[in-house]
Amino acid sequence: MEELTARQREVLEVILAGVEQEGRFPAMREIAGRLRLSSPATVFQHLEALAAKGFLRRGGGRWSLSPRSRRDRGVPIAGRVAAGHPLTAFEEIDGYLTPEFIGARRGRFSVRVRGESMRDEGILDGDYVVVDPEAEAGDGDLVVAYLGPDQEATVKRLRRRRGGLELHPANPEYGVLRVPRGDPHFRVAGRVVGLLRRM
Amino acid sequence: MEELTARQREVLEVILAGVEQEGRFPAMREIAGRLRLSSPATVFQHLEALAAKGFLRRGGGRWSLSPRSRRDRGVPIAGRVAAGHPLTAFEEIDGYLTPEFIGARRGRFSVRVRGESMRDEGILDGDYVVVDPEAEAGDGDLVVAYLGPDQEATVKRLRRRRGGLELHPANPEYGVLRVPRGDPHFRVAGRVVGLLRRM
DNA sequence: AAAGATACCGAACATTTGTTCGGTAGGCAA
DNA sequence: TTGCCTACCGAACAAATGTTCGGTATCTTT
Repeated sequence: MEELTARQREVLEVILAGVEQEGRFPAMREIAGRLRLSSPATVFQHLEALAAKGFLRRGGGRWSLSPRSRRDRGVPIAGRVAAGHPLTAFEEIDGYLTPEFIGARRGRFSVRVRGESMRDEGILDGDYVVVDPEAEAGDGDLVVAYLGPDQEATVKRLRRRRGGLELHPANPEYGVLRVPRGDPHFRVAGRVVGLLRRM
Repeated sequence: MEELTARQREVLEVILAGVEQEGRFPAMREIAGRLRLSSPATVFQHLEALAAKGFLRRGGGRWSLSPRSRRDRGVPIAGRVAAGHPLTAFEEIDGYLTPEFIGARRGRFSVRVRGESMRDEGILDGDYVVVDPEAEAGDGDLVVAYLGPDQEATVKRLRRRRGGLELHPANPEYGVLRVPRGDPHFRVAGRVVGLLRRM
């Protein structure tokens, strides 16, 4: 399909930023302001061009994004970074950091890790772990479990033992938690399938 | 924070559907139509309630989503997970894990970590780190650097020292790398702003 | 040199928008 | 019973919106 001009891409960029950050389609005079244009008519022409090329849709005096202008590619993952500037060629890209790559699926959720009990497995205080509640949690799996009457969430490694379960930390300063079979306050939320950290 | 009534949630649902599928904030009469309401004034009241509870924002006669109501196909972050099934209501969600959450933006990229040299800071072999090439890398910052004639990428902590720079690992089994001032093969790719691990 | 895009302007206009007002009705707690 | 909250209505209005029109300037292509 047809390509966009540099200016048209700028206009689309402003629109996408508005939708992604504010959750609304910017008004023409708003777009004009951002691009230092003084007439909404100029923006109107750009929108018409973008619609003609399939990036926007028009319906009853209102504009909306078409599926093709939605960007879900995320950030490129550098495969082999050779000399010079990285990421100038497609061959050097292994993929993209997308929500799917992070582990976004229906039914999953995430919990913020508290404490240093899993430090030796590289899970630190403040990290976010992605939990799959539908994944079968077997012996040796990393899980999020709810403990005690307060249903406090904790991340530990699960061990199946005679008479019940054990939750193993990865830090010698913490002890193993033993859960007797049939403990009404114990519940495994799911298996940990990913981890995110902001720095 | 305050809870939503059943009807208010329905209104928010219609708005979110509009933003996600069409990329625009639905007009009040549009929302009214979807919910079989005959007056925009009714919708207006709902929007005011949603704004008062922090789910929407109002600015100069226009409505937009607030960060807390955004769900852009990421992983929901469980705020307080009580007994029963988690994450059935908006109130229990603190936000969403997205690529942006760990710093993924335009101009940034990510690199897969090789080796165990940063193990004691919770960065393991196979992790992905997000790199900001434009961020100033100062003393003590975690950086990705390219070393030697092969321009091998490495993650280390940067230290400015007399006569040059040092790259410090976080693992006693590895040694400090000293980079003389003016080394033609040395280049800092950027500062590490986030981390992702798949398990 | 002419033709055709692209990019922009300012003014004007009809429509749509958000917003206000007064009023009805049901549920629930004091 | 009296309040208070939520939910809804229809009419009306000022403001913001999309849109049209005529016109200029700068490119590149024919």
